[in-house]
Amino acid sequence: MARLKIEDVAKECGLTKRTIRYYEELGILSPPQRSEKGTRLYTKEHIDELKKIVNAREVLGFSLQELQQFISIGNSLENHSQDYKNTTDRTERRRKLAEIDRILGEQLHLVEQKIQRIQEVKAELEAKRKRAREAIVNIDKDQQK
Amino acid sequence: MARLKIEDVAKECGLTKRTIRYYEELGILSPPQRSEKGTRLYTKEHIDELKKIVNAREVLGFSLQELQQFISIGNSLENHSQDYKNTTDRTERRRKLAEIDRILGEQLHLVEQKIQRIQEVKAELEAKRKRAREAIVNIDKDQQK
DNA sequence: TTGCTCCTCACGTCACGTGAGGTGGC
DNA sequence: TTGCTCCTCACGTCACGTGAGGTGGC
Repeated sequence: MARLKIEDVAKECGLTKRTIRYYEELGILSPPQRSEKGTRLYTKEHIDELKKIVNAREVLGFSLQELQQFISIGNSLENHSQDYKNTTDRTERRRKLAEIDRILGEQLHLVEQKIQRIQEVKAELEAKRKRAREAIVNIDKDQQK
Repeated sequence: MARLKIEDVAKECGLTKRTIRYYEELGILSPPQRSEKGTRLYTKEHIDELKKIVNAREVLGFSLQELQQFISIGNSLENHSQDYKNTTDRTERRRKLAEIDRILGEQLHLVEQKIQRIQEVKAELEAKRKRAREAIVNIDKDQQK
């Protein structure tokens, strides 16, 4: 398994090194292993994790606090086939899953609203471009006279 | 023309009063008229202006500095049929319009990328919900035995 | 050694949030 | 008067940016 340094991760994810350390400090990104001298050594999994974080933050506009919640929901789904399955009784598991389903529904609603709004912005930009291009055509026509 | 107070505008646009005053301070929102005692009196146009600002900020993720540029582009298009038409010569106007066209193209590209990414997030959320629902169904099946 | 990256403080900045303290109309 | 909103400072906060100052491998 290739051990990646913080600079590699920063480039891959389009973040600064400061931001990556900061996310670790806040507990949003899992802490990587360290070399003897303290250098952080990342894996591919860290990159995948970070890309999801960035996507959720930029696209959904979540604060970093909200992101922590968002991520822990994803994790509890991933882990549901492990010890979680044994330690929790059925009714408790069902209740938790129903809660997760509800939150996911909320988030999907939020995402759909975002898509709606971004389509509006796109339409406006296209209308502006159309006007700009028409204005250019008119100038060129005048020129020909 | 109805004169709106800052609280009305805040509710309509989903912003705080502080934010509205701050945008005015930065020159992003045109300053409204004032009553004798200094109270800000807004019009419907201010609300439209603010809604566009909020949409562009939240959807495009622009900084407030970038927003100022973004807005001035919109305005120079609106104004192109007024004194602008007389004071500037044809080649200069053509050059400006071509520049506006280029920037709009960039922004459209940015918006399309955003749409791409938000669709990815949506797909991931739907996949998670599917897994959560399957897990619930399985629990209910076990219960029946 | 020089050049490069790594680390941990720690102060600065941007976009507001949040009182403080005072005024004015119903 | 009481309750409400308005105003202007001005300090606080969140999410980093940006050096400072020191260490370590090629």
